[in-house]
Amino acid sequence: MDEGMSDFGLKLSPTKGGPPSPAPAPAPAPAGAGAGAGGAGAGAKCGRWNPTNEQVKVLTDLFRSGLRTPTTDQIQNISSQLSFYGKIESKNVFYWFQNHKARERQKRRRVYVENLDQNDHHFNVSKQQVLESGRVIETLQLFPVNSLTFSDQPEKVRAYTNDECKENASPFMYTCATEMENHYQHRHPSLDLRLSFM
Amino acid sequence: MDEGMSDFGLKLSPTKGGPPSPAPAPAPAPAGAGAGAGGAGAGAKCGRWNPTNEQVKVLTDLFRSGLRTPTTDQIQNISSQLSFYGKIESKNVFYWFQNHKARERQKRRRVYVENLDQNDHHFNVSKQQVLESGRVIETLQLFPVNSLTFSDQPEKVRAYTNDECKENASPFMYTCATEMENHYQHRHPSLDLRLSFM
DNA sequence: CATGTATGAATGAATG
DNA sequence: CATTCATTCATACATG
Repeated sequence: MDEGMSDFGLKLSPTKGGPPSPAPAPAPAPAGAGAGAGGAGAGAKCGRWNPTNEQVKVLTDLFRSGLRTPTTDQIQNISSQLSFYGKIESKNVFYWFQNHKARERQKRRRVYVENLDQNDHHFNVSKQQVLESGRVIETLQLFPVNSLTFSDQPEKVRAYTNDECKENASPFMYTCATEMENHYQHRHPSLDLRLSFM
Repeated sequence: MDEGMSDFGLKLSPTKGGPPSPAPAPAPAPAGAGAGAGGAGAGAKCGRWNPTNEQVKVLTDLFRSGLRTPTTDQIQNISSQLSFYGKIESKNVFYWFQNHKARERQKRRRVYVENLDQNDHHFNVSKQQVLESGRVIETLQLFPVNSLTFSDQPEKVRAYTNDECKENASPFMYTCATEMENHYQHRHPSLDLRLSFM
């Protein structure tokens, strides 16, 4: 199903395989919201929320004021108010805060690591560990030098056999079901939901 | 996080030290060519389950069929079957349903309110009440209902019983609210943040 | 017109 | 079940 909150037909094909042709249908006219919205040149294209300057300002102010993760009702409120400046949905507000917070944190982390990098050139191992901050995982990145199927795959059927993925080293050794096969002998690519529903 | 997942090896803070199970450790090349061919979506990197289209389809179908909270057995079954299309673990299935359900719900809520917004312009009071659904607080937020002038209007305030402020219970909102009443000299298309803050 | 950057959107994975 | 974090995908926009 069109999971997520995409109201528009922005169907994203997770794997650019085959002829997906997203064909983003000329989305339902979004009720010309863009009209004169942001004074600052804002090509109001539809398909993805394009915040007005005023909207951004307000959001930023709120953020600066300390609001980081608004509750649902706060989101509603903000959204309502911001709708005054142009088209906006609550999910936009939601995402905005989500992203803003995350990126700020990310940036901070980056800077931190970079500092470390300057000082700890030689110990670039600990960098990762620091990144994990407490989890202290062993990075161990033996990369397979990926010289193989880097080109492309006719299909996307992900069968990455050789990763350094920990366990489960047997992707295909095991065809499908166990007991279900008794009842139905389906062909491979179609597994039966009715049973798994059980 | 209770009985349901015990079978998947989903430990809750196992030992605070070594995640025995999935052990994320994506640890992508620190700087390397992250971009790379990734563009086509579906980075083949592992560390996090990246469902196949087929897998998603099946899961979605199951969901549509009414399955919302599969039991452990069901999860096992589904996982087994889906493993045909690619690497997958039970916990992935578990999480998938968890997320899918939650997000659909969230979306629903938002859309609902959004619709209310459209229809109940005139009664912008009841919107909040609906949002609270059960707590029925009096919001009383007289707002310009996107029609007239942008000039500042009598800032009306509401009496919002913010009884469930979590971490957001920062002193900001307080100060903001008070402060603004004193000097409301927003010359701009001012919408009141302090209000929307709550 | 290609490449890089900022950011909206989505979703897997947790945690309480 | 809700809420949050992290990571990634996709797109708008700027630059050369």
